[in-house]
Amino acid sequence: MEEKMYTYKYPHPAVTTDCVIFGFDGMRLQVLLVERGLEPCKGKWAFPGGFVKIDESCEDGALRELEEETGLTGAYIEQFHTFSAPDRDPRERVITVAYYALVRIQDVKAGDDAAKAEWFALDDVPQLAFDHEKILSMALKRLRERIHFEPIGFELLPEKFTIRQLQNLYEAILDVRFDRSNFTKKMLHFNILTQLEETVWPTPKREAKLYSFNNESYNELKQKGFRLEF
Amino acid sequence: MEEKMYTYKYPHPAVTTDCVIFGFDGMRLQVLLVERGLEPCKGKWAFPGGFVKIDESCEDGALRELEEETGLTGAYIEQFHTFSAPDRDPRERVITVAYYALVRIQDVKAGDDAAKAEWFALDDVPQLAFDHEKILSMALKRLRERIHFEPIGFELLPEKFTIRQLQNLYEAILDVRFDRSNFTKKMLHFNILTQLEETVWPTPKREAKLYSFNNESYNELKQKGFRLEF
DNA sequence: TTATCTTGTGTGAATTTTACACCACAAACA
DNA sequence: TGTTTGTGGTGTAAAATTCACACAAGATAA
Repeated sequence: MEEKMYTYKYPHPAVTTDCVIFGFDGMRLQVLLVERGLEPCKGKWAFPGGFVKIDESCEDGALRELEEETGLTGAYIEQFHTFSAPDRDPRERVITVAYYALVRIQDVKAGDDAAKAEWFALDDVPQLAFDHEKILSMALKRLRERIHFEPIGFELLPEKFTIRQLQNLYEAILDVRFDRSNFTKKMLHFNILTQLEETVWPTPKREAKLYSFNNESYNELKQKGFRLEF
Repeated sequence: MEEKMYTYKYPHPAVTTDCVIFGFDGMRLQVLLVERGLEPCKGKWAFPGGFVKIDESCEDGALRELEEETGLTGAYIEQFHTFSAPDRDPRERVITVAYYALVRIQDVKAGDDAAKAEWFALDDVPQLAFDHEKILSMALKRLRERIHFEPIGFELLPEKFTIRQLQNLYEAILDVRFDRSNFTKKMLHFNILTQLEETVWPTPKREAKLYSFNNESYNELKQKGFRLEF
């Protein structure tokens, strides 16, 4: 490591990004955590993250961290809050710009990274490092708000999915229960799903129709000033 | 100015806050801008803002800037986005955490600050400095989203207001038109307004009932898992 | 076969939204 | 003084949507 130093007239905080990576296993919403190998908070779990390079935007930094951790490029991420309590990191003043990512669990390559990474269902999240509990709860809050206006849920499902899976996802995110029939009608009414062929997916009691998200139809609707309102 | 310098092993960006201050004049949504007296972007208008001190949170910094500019303490502010393009400030790498504030125009003391400050209606906003156009459009987007879930509009109105003023405000923020009768019914149905006595307010054609926002009722409703859905 | 679980579809009642209509009142005007 | 005009308050009926079920069919397991 070179010994070059950077000097400023006024104190500057360090800036990091942290990325709450959401996945969906078919029934429950999950987050990807890494176990900290160094002090402080050694042994506790935390969201992947790291310092923002001086010539990259925070978004690029978050995407870089996401790729390092999951192998995914160009995933869906969204900035949701910046955490800046002066004492949130004991080492030095660190401000973190937090993003959440929506990924398909099955696309994430197993943790061949040095750091031990693991998926946790929301109910089973262990104690987290720093202020990451606060980060998680804010991420959830924002995800729940956002899903009312944009069809972000599809980022979490495989290309082809059944209406039931979609309903499970909405129920998991919003922590509510919908009537099966009414959910189907409402969803199909938006006309943003393309019906495909059929197959027996997760619990093969009876064949279920498969659908895919129709981005073109959605953009048309959005053009006309449309609101999802789920 | 002392000659003390601060050194770090890695380059650190500077961190500022910018505050989009919204007000409402009874008909149109306004923003408070200050004219830049120094290069870069000298002569252009910008949102009030400044560097975050090393021992204060960004929110505290934004509140401090807000008070310096308007004299208001403890106003309603909300963080909405952090802007971090590497070249957004030509001087050095500056990351800005942006807030919007909702204030009552009539409570803002005239610009006795050194900087020239002025209210602009949204349609009349001049060319802005740096990436502040982007900041404004993001602020608006977020304000419009937020107003569907929380009764933030009341922060912009005087203590006592008529239903019509409230409707004007919603129409100004969302840029839509509501039916007068239906708007009234819907609003009263939420039971978060307290009816007061009467008076002739802005255009005294006929006496209009005055209302105030009832925070207690609102908190009760929120407790029961209620959604505003406007 | 029968019981059970699941998907797909239908239906009617309850509720909400929407688009108007009507009247009252006060100021402006001829 | 009588008429017009703009605003506030209330009512109402049709349309649309939500909500709570019902029921049939396919598939599996005992």
